[in-house]
Amino acid sequence: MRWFNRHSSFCHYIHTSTFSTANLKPNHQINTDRLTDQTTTLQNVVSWNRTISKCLRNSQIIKAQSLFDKMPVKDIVSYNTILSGLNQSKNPEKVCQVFLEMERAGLKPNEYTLSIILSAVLNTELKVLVPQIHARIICLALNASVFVGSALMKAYANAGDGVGLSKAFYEILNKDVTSWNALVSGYMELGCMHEAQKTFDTMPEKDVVSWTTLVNGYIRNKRIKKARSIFNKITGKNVISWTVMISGYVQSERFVDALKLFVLMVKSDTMPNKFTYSSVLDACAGCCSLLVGQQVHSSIMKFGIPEDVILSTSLVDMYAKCGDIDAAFYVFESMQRKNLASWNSMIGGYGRHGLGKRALEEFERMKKMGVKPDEVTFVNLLSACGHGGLVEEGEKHFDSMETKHGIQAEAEHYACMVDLYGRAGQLDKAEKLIKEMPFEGDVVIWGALLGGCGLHSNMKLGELAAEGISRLERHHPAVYSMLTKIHGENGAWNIVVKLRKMLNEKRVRKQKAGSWVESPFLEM
DNA sequence: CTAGGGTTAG
Repeated sequence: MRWFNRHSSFCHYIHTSTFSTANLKPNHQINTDRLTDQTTTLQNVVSWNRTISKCLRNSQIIKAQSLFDKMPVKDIVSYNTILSGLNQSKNPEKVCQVFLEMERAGLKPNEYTLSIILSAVLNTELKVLVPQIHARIICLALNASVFVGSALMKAYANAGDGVGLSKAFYEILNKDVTSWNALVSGYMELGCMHEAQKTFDTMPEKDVVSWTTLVNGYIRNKRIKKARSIFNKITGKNVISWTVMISGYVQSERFVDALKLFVLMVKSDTMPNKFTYSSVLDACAGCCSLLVGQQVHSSIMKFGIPEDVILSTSLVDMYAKCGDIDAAFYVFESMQRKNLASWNSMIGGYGRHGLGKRALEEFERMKKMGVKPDEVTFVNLLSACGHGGLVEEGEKHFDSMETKHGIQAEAEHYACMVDLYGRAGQLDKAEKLIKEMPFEGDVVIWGALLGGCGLHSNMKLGELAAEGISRLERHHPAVYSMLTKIHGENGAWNIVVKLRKMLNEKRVRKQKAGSWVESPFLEM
């Protein structure tokens, strides 16, 4: 019976489509038309897509988006292209929104789509969705893909899920060196150095990225010496390997080591890039080496490194921290594009130089340009007021933080205000502020109070501040030297002798201080 | 025409 039916319908099919001379001509005609129609639409979509991705390459995201909205027909590549653009301009909410629009339009996501989605949820609250995205990936049978797999691994590592990380790895069908590197990197991000090292040792093949990943992992886990010893073993070091190690030294505040390594890098004929230069300038700023900073600046100009916001901000910061505020301002003014960090750096620089009024002027100019201040801006601004003796201005801006700008005052801001009152000799106001704080005082806040007491030889509050610090951190060097100073000035010599004795017994060392005069000199 | 691993600033 079944055979018969099938046969009969087959006959019917043959009869109507193939053997009916009457229907052949018009059918054929219509099919060709539809085919031509589809071909032109397809070509159209591809050319639209090409135009949109060209816009994105020139970072014209607005233009790309309006083109995307105008498209008569969108395919999966159109969506992937715009999703990738939105992802690059750090707009994860919009990525998810467009992704849902795509789903509603009935288009099925592919490997590209999911790689982008996974990259978008990194470092956002949306990363809790990673296991759900993983489930979706499995339903679409994309979990065996090397691309989706490594994107998934990175997402799991970012979400702090080690089990998810290894699961995603083992689901990849043909693991390549990139997949293995993602595993090493993921374990390192989770702080599992042993697992990472074991993975590295058992990898079927290693490239320079594998080595750099390992070095970077040890740096992230504060094992700088271990990182250096592995770095030394890399045979084909490239710019990134060098930069990772240099920036590692900067992160652990070993600025001179960073500069020495930079010299070795230049000697090894590896061309630094903007990442390298940023790190090196940070090292110069860290050890107040204006001379090396100037040399690095010249080198950036000489090699024609393209204009970059982060690089220029590093320059501004380097000059400001090395004492050349005019050069800092010159670089700052020459910047084509400035962002919040650039403004913060300039305002901080003026503050450090005691130019409170200039800091306030820049703050006003920044707001006029439409740049919204953040918590860092206020730390710099309040400390500028403190260093410039602008008590009333400081108070005004401290109060405006929450009311005008919706920024909650944190410990650092309170520390700035305590410092401001302390310097101005208004220690009663400083004490009052500490008592009114919505949280417990930290070392910085008590330290600021202690500094003010030292400046104005206030024994009673100074003891209170010293107690505050000692509760949190025993034998802090600043406490001893400051108390010694205060009591000395008040003529309480018996206490001074006692403190000096304690200082020696506990082997408390005075803190190191930097100077613009004795900055390190490096032969290039 | 679109996607995966290692690098920068306040």
